Amino acid sequence: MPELPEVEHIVRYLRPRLTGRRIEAVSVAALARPLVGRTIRDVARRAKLVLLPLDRGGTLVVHLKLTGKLWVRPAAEPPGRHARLVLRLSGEDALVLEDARRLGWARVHDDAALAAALARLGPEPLEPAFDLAALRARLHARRRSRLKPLLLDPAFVAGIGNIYADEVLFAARLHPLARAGDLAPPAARRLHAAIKRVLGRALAARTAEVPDQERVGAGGRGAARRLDLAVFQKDGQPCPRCRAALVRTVVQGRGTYLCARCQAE
DNA sequence: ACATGCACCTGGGAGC
DNA sequence: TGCTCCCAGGTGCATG
Repeated sequence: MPELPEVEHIVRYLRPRLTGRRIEAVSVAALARPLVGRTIRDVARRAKLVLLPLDRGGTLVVHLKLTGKLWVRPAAEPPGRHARLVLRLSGEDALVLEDARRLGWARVHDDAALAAALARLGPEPLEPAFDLAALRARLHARRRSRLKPLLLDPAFVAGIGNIYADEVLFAARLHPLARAGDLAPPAARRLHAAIKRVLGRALAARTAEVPDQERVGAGGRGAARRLDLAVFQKDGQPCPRCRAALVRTVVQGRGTYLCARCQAE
């Protein structure tokens, strides 16, 4: 499920529910020792990572990968079929990590390990520091790369995944296989504006949702039914811009959706 | 540098 | 209903 807008939404949902809570018990033995008795100081996000800094140092880091979900549920409620980690909290609640595909993870990092992990990540695309000049500098450094693999590279820019990479490229009218170094200034400007606009609008759309609604749309071809997407998993449907049929192709092994007319190579 | 393929895992939907 | 096949919103690594 989650790319930057979804993870940010989860973080905003969790923050008031977890801040100041003490961890009373942990379902996974390896995490019990560093977590039990600690208090969650805050809930933050970097790239697609959920960060729960703890009192007395250290941070619980969660990556939801493809299918992970984080919920605060009543501690008395039996955990769902895919629950992988349950933190029982002060106040009769539990933080539950569900992950059908088991690719997600939760680890406790000390401050040095956390800093090292975060240092490998590219810039936050919605931060003001990620301006046109910053993008152009990064495009130049990776000028032989194709655009979609670049957008998917966590070291190039943080938080963009397969859905929003396609949505960004459609909005910018750029072909997924175009070379970064071949972008004329107007194309680079379109790419920059599209990153900001697509992610910003997606975040606003998530914010308007009740968190439980995410359960309904998660998994499978669920994304295809999402009304806020222009091209992703909409092959065969008319392009919202020119009405030509959208097509599916494969780039870097990932399903890739585009309008071959609007996004000419 | 960059592309490609695979690895990690499991499940859901489509088609028969 | 039940099978098989295909696909899956992430990332790191190994190889050419």
